[in-house]
Amino acid sequence: MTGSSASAPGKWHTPCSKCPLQELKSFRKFSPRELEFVSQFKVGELSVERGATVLVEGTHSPHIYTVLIGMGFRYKLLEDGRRQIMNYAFPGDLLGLQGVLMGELDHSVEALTPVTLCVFERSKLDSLFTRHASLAYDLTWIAAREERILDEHLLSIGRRSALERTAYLLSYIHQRALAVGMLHGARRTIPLTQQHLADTLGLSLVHTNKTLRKLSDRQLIRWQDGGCEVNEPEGLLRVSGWEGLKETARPFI
Amino acid sequence: MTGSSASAPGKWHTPCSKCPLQELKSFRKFSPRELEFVSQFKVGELSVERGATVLVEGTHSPHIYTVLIGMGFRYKLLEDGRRQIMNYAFPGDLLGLQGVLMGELDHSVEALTPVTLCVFERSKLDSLFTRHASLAYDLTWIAAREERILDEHLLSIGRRSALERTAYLLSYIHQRALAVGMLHGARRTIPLTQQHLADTLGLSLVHTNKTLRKLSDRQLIRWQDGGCEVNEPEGLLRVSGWEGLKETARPFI
DNA sequence: CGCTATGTTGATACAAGTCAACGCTGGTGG
DNA sequence: CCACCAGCGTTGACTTGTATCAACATAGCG
Repeated sequence: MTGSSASAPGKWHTPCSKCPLQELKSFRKFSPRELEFVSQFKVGELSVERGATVLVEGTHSPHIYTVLIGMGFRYKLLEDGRRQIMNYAFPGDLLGLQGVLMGELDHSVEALTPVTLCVFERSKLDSLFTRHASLAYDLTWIAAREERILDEHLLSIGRRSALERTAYLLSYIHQRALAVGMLHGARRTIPLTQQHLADTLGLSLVHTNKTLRKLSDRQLIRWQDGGCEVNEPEGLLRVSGWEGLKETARPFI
Repeated sequence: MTGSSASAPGKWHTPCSKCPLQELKSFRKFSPRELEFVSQFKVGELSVERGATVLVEGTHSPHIYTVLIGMGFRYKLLEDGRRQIMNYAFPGDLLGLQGVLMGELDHSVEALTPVTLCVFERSKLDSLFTRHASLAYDLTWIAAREERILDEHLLSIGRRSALERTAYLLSYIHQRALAVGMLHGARRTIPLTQQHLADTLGLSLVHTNKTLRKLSDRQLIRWQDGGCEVNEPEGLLRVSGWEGLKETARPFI
């Protein structure tokens, strides 16, 4: 019991009461009571470099994380090294819930930028469910949202052509990045490798490159500074045949 | 408030106190208090024919369902009719949670056999979260489990070859059917069309047929009575390169 | 300086899609 | 009763999308 959230000067920097995510209109606001709980639910921060592996498939973690700053991705490997990226994690996204609920983690997570995570204590999850029904509801909501996103990815990989699929994925990432204000200021490019896209799309690296070229030729995107910049979001969306994210203010923890 | 669960003679047949799923060792048992809540959470039963559409993408349903008897599948459509099947629903599986939490349903559900569903009232979900933390936990667990399954499907469609993929899918369905006792007695075949498999695997119908033939030639499966029978589960699993389901007793609602 | 990681492009091979035809079954209506 | 039709499975021939291989360009880095 380290007391109230406002005045913990210790090792980490962002008390929940000053959580920058609360300022974004993508997220709903905490009630004072929720804020109080979350403040003591958070037991630390974890900062890692670009390229660092944050969570490892097969391990048994005592923590759950929320992305505070930066961007990463979730993936699984086959024995011979083939990799499938399942989804990307942006600020406000929860990581490791599966591992905590079901024992063993079934995927790994890697950072695409320097990433800062809020660390939550597994052992306090009980009291979240027992005493904070609204947050328990949010947790379920968050899980259902991930499910919805995976449904759309599955549709994409299973039934869309390489061009549609690529346009979909870039639209998706772009919209998500926009929603959390990651494309303001100078940094307008999404820090991805073509290998990342290939491993998300279920395509080979070479074919991904050629597909991106088609999108570049149509002026829909540009590839620069080791990343992708979206020129015409609407055009890209049209190519993909996707409806786009339709989220209002969403909860997070 | 229609009183205790034991004596409602009305229109439906299975009081929760006699829920047949409770007998299966795949599922965990309810506590008396949980049972009491679930009994009044359940407001009816819905029975549909094979081929009936149970839930429709884009609609706004006031109910959640649990499969009591039978088998179905979840799918999405593209505008031009391409279909992607996301997952199959077996007894004990929850349907429609997404729609209830997030407003609009993003997929449809169709019955593969005659199906009976328990119908739960959306409006009572609040009191589940408020007063039955253990069930709220289960709900989150169930959502996380679906997520895990979708991760594996995504890996499969994205990175496994047609043969591996098909072997994986049949193994998956077979294991799930076994776990809920659907392959006892005479009915040893899974009631699927090759079109269903194709739409799950992201393959064309013809190519699915040819891939199934390879598996038949190796004596791993047999196609008969409009469905698939698995001859050698271990062999099939070996072809797929999948580890198999590792579930102990799981919760359901 | 020579690494390594990344992106690019062309040539070729192969997996999967498409088209077409046919067989079997069960149902339905004349 | 038979004729017809629709749904499902099967197979072969051909086409196309995507993978693989190989070579090269560039940039960052120790």
